[in-house]
Amino acid sequence: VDLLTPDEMELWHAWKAAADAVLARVAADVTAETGLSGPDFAVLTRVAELGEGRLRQNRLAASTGFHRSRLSHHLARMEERALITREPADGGVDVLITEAGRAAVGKARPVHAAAVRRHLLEPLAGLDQAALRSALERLAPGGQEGGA
Amino acid sequence: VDLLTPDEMELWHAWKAAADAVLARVAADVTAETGLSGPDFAVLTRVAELGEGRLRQNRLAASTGFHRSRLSHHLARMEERALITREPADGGVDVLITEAGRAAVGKARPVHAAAVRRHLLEPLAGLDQAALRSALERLAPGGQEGGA
DNA sequence: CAAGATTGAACCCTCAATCTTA
DNA sequence: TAAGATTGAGGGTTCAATCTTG
Repeated sequence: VDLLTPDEMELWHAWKAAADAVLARVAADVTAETGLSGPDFAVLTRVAELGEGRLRQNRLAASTGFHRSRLSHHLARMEERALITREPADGGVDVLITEAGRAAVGKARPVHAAAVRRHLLEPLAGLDQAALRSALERLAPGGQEGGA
Repeated sequence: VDLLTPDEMELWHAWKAAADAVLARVAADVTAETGLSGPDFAVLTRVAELGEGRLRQNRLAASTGFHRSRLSHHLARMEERALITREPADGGVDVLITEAGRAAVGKARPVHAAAVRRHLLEPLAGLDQAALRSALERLAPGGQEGGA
């Protein structure tokens, strides 16, 4: 046939439900405690860690996996909220984290860690970690992406 | 500590990359061949299968896991494109699939099946299926959700 | 010219407030 | 009244077209 068997269908549904739920719960915990969205957190951690507070927009795009236009829109909204500022630089633009941005990401980090543990790591604690890692690697080769 | 260890961090990133990639690739394949978005496909399959072409909006919301307002907005867009129509019924609203809707979902089903096989099932083929299923169940208990 | 960045329009989702009607 | 549905506003994402500048 060219349709999914009931078993295949169930696995697909289970995967989709799990993927949606984990991502949504982690993001919701962080947002509830800090007001930062997933993308906000991804951007701020990169600027704080990779760049010590100042990071070329270009490098930020590569590290987050965001496309240029998405990042541009998002940084505009974050600048509105005074989480970052932008500054023209040689052959590009530098993104600078503000005091408010530092405070927010500092508060968010432990909340994010706890959320990842509760919603992902603990439920998977019983599994063979090596097998799990290699399975995930097969689904998304590479691995320089997301971070919300 | 209250932060993630490097190992935990890597597992989180691997999970997030895999979840994002699989969902995006399946949706992209269906969209490219049929013009249907993930939510479009979820709605049309439910109306066609659960309701034989007519389904109470209420039941549709429960089956897809969409909140009322999301479903209402989405059905409005789908009605614009003549994929469905809506009709007031006793204590609710019935959603009817149109000929165009039937044609689209008929074309989409095999494309969707092939995409799920290529992007999810084949990469996971080597794993212990029972362990996988129970792990996913632990991440998202329940299981009456999504379907894009 | 070409890489980096921005913009505007269109679509999608969420929240809170509102409308409708059994 | 309460359940079902709609609406409007606002954040988020994508695409294509446009700036900008080394």
